[in-house]
Amino acid sequence: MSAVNERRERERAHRHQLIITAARELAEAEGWEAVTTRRLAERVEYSQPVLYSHFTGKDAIVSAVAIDGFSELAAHLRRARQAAPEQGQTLRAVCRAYLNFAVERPALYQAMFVLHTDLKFASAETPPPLRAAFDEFVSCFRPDSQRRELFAEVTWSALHGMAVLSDSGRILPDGQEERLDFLVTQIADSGASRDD
Amino acid sequence: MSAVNERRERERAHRHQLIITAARELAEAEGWEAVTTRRLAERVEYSQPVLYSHFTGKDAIVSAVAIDGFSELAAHLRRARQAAPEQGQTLRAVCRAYLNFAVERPALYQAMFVLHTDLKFASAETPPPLRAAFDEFVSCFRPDSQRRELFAEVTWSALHGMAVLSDSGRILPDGQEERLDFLVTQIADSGASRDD
DNA sequence: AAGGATGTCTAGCCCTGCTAGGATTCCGTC
DNA sequence: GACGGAATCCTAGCAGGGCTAGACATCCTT
Repeated sequence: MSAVNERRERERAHRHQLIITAARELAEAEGWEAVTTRRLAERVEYSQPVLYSHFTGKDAIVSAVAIDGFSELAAHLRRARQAAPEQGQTLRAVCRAYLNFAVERPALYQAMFVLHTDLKFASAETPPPLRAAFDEFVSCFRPDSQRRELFAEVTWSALHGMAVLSDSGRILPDGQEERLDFLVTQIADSGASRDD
Repeated sequence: MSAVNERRERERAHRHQLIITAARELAEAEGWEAVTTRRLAERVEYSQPVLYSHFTGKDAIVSAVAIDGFSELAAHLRRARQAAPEQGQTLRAVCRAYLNFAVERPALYQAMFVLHTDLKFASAETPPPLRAAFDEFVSCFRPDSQRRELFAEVTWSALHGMAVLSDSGRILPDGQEERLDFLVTQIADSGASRDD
């Protein structure tokens, strides 16, 4: 491959990421319903069909944003877990970090967990960042427990329910801290690694 | 008001309900993305603008379907609660009934909890059926506990998370029974009225 | 029977995601 | 340096979405 082609490849990859970040910024600024292919094309200063030379469709763009989000979420949770104040508080710290993430980046969270994407989750084709984020929950529980994954799934489900019901106004956002406290207390009773 | 007007009023109310059930049936048969105003109008054998003489827009139609769903859910949960096999198993019975409802009527469930509607939830304008469904969860906990509502919110959130993550393929549907079992066990530890 | 109000439909607006085909630009070769 | 070919990009347009204005018809009232 010639040097010219390599440059083109670089530019193409750069534009690829440009589209993703533009979609994300637009969504975070005005919500996903404002993210249309026309507005997105205008934003990256190309015509519409260019988008389709990078992605198979709009869903694929949302999926790309979501994957970026999974990486950030995994890092966010890991940071919270490692900075947990005392032993036995890691589960609470990770859960709180999760809810914070959902509140502070609602559009990103929607791309990851609400909007329709063509991502494979619990399978072999699961994107690594997605698995990494989930594993942060898993590692909050005793390593010797064979039901760690189950615990993590339920914890994650509860947090997701709280996040999405709160975001859509179906429960009041005020009580989140209390709900979090109750959830963690109940879950931790049998399962959390409070003694590692 | 003349008898003629009364007849018209009746016919109008009948057509109103006809639209709602048509929307619901279409959604349950082919999913909400197949429910367009054109197809809906064709289904009720009227032209499009007729829909807008009954509802302010498509969102309002979805909301109407959702309200019907809340009534059914409330009745469904009540039935499960009253038919609970033994004392102390009511919470488990109600939770299982909730998940069953979500699995068996996925389109209805989406209208109630996922799609955008203009319904007010935790407020004074909350539709009574909605409040009734929520109260079924509340009444699973000790009447003397002042945190019953909190318990109910967290339980509901967890179930909703499980339902929606499972429906969208983000967790495997197989483990639902195990997750339910774990959730109920943890929640019941402090809060469920196992001795009433 | 004429007038008026009510109800309904046809036609169309502007939006969406997406694509075909022509025009342009740029690279490698002679 | 000029040309042929290929890669790239844009203009224009399609089908279908939610929604609405205005014409048409229908029916009750006077």
